[in-house]
Amino acid sequence: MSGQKIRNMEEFAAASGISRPTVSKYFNDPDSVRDSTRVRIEAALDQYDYRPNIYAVNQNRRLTKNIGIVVPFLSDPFFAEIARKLETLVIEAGFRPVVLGSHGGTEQENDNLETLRSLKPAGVLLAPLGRASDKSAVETFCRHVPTVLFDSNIEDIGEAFIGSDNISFVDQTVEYLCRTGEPPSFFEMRTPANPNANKRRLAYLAAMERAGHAPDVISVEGEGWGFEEIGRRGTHDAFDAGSLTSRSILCSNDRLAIGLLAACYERGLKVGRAEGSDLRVASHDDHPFSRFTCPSLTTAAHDYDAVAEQAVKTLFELIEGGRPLNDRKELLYPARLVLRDSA
Amino acid sequence: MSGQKIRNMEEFAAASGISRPTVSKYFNDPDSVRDSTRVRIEAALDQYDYRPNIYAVNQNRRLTKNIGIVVPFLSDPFFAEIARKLETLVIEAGFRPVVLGSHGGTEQENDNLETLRSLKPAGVLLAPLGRASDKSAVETFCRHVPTVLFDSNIEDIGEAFIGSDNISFVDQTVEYLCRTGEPPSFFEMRTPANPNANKRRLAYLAAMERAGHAPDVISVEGEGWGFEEIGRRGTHDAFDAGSLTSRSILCSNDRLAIGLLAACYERGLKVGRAEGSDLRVASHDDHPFSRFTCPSLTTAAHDYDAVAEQAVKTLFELIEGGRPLNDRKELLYPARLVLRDSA
DNA sequence: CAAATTTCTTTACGCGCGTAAATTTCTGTC
DNA sequence: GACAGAAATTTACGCGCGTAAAGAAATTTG
Repeated sequence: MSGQKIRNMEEFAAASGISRPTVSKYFNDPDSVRDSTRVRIEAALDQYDYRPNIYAVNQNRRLTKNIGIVVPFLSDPFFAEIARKLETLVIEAGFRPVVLGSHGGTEQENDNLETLRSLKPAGVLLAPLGRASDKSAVETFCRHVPTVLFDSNIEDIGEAFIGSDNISFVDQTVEYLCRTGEPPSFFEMRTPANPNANKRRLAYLAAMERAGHAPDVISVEGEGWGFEEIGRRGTHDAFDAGSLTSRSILCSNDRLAIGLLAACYERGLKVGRAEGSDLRVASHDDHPFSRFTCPSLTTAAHDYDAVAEQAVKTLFELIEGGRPLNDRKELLYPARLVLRDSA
Repeated sequence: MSGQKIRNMEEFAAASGISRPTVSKYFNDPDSVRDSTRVRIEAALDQYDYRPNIYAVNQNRRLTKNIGIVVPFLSDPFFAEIARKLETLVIEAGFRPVVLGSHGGTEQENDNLETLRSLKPAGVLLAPLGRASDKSAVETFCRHVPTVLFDSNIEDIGEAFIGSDNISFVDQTVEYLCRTGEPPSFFEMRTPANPNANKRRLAYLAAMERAGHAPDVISVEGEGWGFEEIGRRGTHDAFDAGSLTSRSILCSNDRLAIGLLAACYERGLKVGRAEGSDLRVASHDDHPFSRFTCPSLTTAAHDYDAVAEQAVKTLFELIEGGRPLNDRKELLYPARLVLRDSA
């Protein structure tokens, strides 16, 4: 890093003794220039630390190197974690990730999509809000920008959906709970924000029927994304109302379970599979905090890595193909049962 | 939203019957044009939903409307939450936030700063990694971009620092614990990533001395940002080694405390202030999950809002002033003690 | 109503780079 | 050493917008 200030590619080209168009070629693909020229450019490059003005670059490209990553809630460690994985993969592919969180709000999700459109991204990885999504806004967006949905599906929107197989999640937890004790009740929000929740309830009902057990669904009230508090409050209410009598509970997701465990603790109930416990609790998602609950939470883990990798791979196929897929792809990955102390 | 496609400001100006330079003025400041013209432009605006190409706009502005927001770890709900608050404030001020997480890595932090420089932001709100920060890289960055540090301070770097007053945090928790029971031992990481941790230890020592109690610091091993596991592991180790005998524990931060509570639960120890408890635990930060631990965690809460608002306010003063502050500002906000069940 | 002032229009240039076309120079091969 | 093909250079234009200057039009002032 020395020498005088370089203001633009013109000056940098002059300083490195190469013509500007060739330097431009180099920045678009270092392998597209002769070895000897690449060496000269790179020598100049660390003498005068210059980098192309990204605004000028993107103005002249039809499609930029930006990849949008949108998740419903960045404060949820689950989404923060998958966003991080996607980010890493996108960078490895030589693109620039732009991570946006919708904070659980329809308006914010629409704003994010609009922001992305103005960034002219090469493609977008979108985990939609679900029920709260403005479907027509999302659909319009997807018609203009190659988009792969992940985590939560919206029928026929986007070029593909990559997610987890909710049936596999529930089948494994239900099978495990039935095999090792009392058949579970299902604990969920009555009006879940996320479409996966509905699939999980249906999968629970089906699994219980197959096993010849009577299902029991406990639906608690509550709106929004404060799942832990909804689960905690709902648990107390259900106990008070006498609707929670089962000694085996399967939660729709870990964040509800965290609230449920807190409520049980507050009521002096002992949760676990050990002798002398009052009830067992299992759940789904393998939330980053679920190993630190008291007791640690038995749950079904997403195949984070597979979902992230497949979503990115699908998107880049889409981008390179240059045209929509002939038929919308839906790929679901099975869960991995994680046995801990709660069940 | 109808009419034909508008490709650029030229076409939009023609469609609205206004000259392009005037339209340009409008977009830079709607109040800078006559009322009657503004009405005509806005009428055209929702007829042909056009918006200026942000790349072309930013190419010609010396400083863009971008504000960088960098936090050490986006997967930590604490940072996700404060980033969200900052984001909101920045949008309200008419700027575009660009949120980046450093994932706990020096290299990623440097990458983020470099990314930001290429975005030519009007200013940056930076919560540095702390001990792991590449100080000279951060300093160089701050010389080129108006930067306000928050959460964790690096001496003399950046135009200002807005954070929490660690002494106030520890003073309140120590005072409370001493007043209501046994004086606490202090539980921390031996090599904390964050400079606040050191300040808290010093504050603990000072507070104990003032109160005439013998301090007792339990430092656990562990590197990185997996604080919960470090706390859990460290707690077991400390019990096994017989170095944890106190019935009153003050954790450096909530994430460590979450791990400590998990370990206590695993050992069958009852934590709380209620009769018959084995020990009391308090902590600092009021992490979003700390009300759902078992038992819920007594802690000292950051004044999130004040820190966020002050950081943004300071940055905009800096930007509008157009020049560095004559003396570096350091503003610290006191904690608010949050009493829950753990102590 | 004329003068003063504000606002708008017209014209024109520049930002930094992508990219195409034509030409020149370089590379490797027989 | 001549030659084909690859790679680099020269030249030139365009992207969409900011912005400056000068004049025309609209508005406000007295």
